[in-house]
Amino acid sequence: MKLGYPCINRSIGCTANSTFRLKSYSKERLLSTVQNNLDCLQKILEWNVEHGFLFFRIGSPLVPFASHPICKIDWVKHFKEQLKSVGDFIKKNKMRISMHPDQFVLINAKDKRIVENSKKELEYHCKLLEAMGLDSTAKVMIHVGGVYGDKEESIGRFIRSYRKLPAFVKKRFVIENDERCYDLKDCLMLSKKMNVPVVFDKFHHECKNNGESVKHGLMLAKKTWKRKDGLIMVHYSDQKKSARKGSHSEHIDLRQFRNFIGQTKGIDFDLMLEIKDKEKSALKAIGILKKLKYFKS
DNA sequence: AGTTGTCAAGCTAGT
DNA sequence: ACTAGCTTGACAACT
Repeated sequence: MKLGYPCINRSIGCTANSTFRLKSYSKERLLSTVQNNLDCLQKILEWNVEHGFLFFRIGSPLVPFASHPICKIDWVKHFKEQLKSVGDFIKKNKMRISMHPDQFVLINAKDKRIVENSKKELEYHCKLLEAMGLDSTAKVMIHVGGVYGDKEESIGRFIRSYRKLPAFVKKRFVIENDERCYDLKDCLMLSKKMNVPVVFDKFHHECKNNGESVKHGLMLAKKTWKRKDGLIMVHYSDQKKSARKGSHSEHIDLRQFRNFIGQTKGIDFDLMLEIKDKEKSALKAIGILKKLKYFKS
């Protein structure tokens, strides 16, 4: 198991998600922002290695406006050396990387422009991982998308749209069960038709399922990951107390975390802790896993 | 220096 | 009808 947290580390004093307003776009602004983001990403990765976190999600704004028509710069070429150097650090330390484009990426949208923008955004994410020299175990995950009042039709659009994606996107493309529209069962069905792996989100599964236990759900999803895809990625969070259903908890609940680890004993997976306080909870979780001999102390 | 409204992009369910 | 929630955080214009 590799353990990680998404996008942000608040103990370092820099962010790899720095961006700016579209209005203030300039070539110089873009280059200096990306430079800053890459420098900080390297620092976060170093901190992660020191603290035993070998799984990390890189935030989408690493290259702001990368998929927007305003961006004419060949950033892959411009940051070639540095991207490769970050990638080499990741490989040297046997780290696992994922990315998760945001809610605007909907390849099953009815509006063709939304699909086209989504495709561009997916291409940006994959180009970035490619430029770092990472293999097909570095994944880019999205939810299936909207229902638009007709789930069958929307699923059909999803499959047709996926088939048109370029190969370098397909090789990293992964779907994740969400808490409202497309649950594990839907994702497994799509996985069978499209031959894509399924991220198992434990919290979303608790919100919406078809009676499968967490352990059984995880094992079903695990089968969708082939050798080239690497170990299954699992997302972990809990329900925030006295908040509406689906909102992620602020801090990790150690009793529930121990319970989850107990339930899934004997199954190997890479675990992403989607807790709002990020590395703070991740440190608590790794403490528990060290005691249980999942990791060396 | 600290506070507050706003930001490229969309959808769903809860209130 | 409205808006929180989703990886919401971080920028930028205002006190």
